[in-house]
Amino acid sequence: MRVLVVEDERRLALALKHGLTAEGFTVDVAHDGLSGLARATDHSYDVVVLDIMLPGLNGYRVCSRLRAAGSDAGILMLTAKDGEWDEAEALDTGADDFLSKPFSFVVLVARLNALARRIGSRAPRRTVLGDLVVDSAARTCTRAGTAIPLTPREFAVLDHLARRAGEAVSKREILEQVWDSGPDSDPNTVEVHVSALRRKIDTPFGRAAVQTVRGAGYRLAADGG
Amino acid sequence: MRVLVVEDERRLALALKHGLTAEGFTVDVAHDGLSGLARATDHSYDVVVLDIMLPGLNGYRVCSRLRAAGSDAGILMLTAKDGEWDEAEALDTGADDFLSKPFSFVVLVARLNALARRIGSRAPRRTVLGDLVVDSAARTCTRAGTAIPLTPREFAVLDHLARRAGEAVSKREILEQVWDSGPDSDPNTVEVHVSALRRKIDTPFGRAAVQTVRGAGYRLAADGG
DNA sequence: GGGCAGCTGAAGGCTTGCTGAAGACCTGAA
DNA sequence: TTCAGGTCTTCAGCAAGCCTTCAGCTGCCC
Repeated sequence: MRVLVVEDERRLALALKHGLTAEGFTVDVAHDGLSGLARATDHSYDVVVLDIMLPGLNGYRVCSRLRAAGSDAGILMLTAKDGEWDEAEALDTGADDFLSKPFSFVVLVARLNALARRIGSRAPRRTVLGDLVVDSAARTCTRAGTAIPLTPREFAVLDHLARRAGEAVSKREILEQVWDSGPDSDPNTVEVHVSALRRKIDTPFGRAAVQTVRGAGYRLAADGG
Repeated sequence: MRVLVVEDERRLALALKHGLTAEGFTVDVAHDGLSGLARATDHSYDVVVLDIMLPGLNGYRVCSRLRAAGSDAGILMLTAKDGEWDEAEALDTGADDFLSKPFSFVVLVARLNALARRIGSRAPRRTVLGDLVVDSAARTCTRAGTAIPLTPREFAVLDHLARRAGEAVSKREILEQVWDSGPDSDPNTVEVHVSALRRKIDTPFGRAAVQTVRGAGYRLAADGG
């Protein structure tokens, strides 16, 4: 498992490198935001451990730029203060987890392993369901070889359903994942987009890949409908 | 998602109950270690939020006894001090995550959701009972390969019985788990739905998977009937 | 036979989901 | 800046079908 540690405090960075290496991780180190970002985009890491207080480019920015660049590495932020602001903001910029300094090494390793497990189980970039193909990386969708143009929201909904093909996914979860919104948002928004999606990927082909699971949400048929 | 909060500080416990309920969780509360342990073993929760400083039986003990009892619920510990010892010990006794007091509500919700995701992915997804298959994730039910459409309530009842296949489950418990209701609700509601369930998964196949245990509730035959 | 526990058909009320339309919003070009 | 094109959200009406309640019934046990 490949880990990048971005931490300006040399002593701590070195200690982490040694400790994590001893735990079986493959560890690289960067000492400021810019070089950290460069390394993270050039190489592919499973997890990036990211200090927030960094010279040059702070942790939040590195994090959001990484996400903007399409990185799907797990990001664990190290927050110096333990105020609420830090943590909420870290999650907002796309971090997967965070840890307040000072932290114990045992805990860091536990979190890294948990994170790696989560990341590892992330769905592949291309999902094939019968003659329906959803390519998350290319952001394209084809049915029986025919390319189907989708709006950003439509694709995001389809993509999310495709990652969990065969499973029922609640509107609430779709709202959270696609809209990044709280539980008070209107589920009708999802319904409208699902409706539009069906009109494009199902109706013209006489199929029914997007199934309604009454009371539970929607399910994308594993065989494409 | 069902959450049990074990916290002796009444004011905090109440605030958590209200807040988490508003976030869409189903929340129960216990105020000391013993009753918390009892509730957690009697009912099945997705996540247990566990204070360490508890009267009667402290959080570590509740945690390790829960694990000893075979509980697979996610356990999030609330540590009062933010020393390393607490956290390492929490992880040792089988906790999945912890949070130092004082914590922000936003962060708690984020952690709970993260935990739920992790737990959800390790929970058994399908229950196979002879030729009867109940798939919780897909929310589908098949008998001898034939898909059987069920209404939300019917599925929820079946799912609950399936999770405890072979055991007698009381109507009261079904009411609590499926209907999320108090003990004053009408058990006849359960009877009506069980009746409908039998008509779909048993009668057409000449089977009797859903058995009546007079005076005690219902039992789903471990071999599918 | 009496009493109790459980079963089930029917029906009204109500929730849930779908969809067309309208206006807000965003983005890029002139 | 304004405009045009497209996208997103909100709203309201509608249809489907689910849930609960009730009442009468069966069958078990004493």
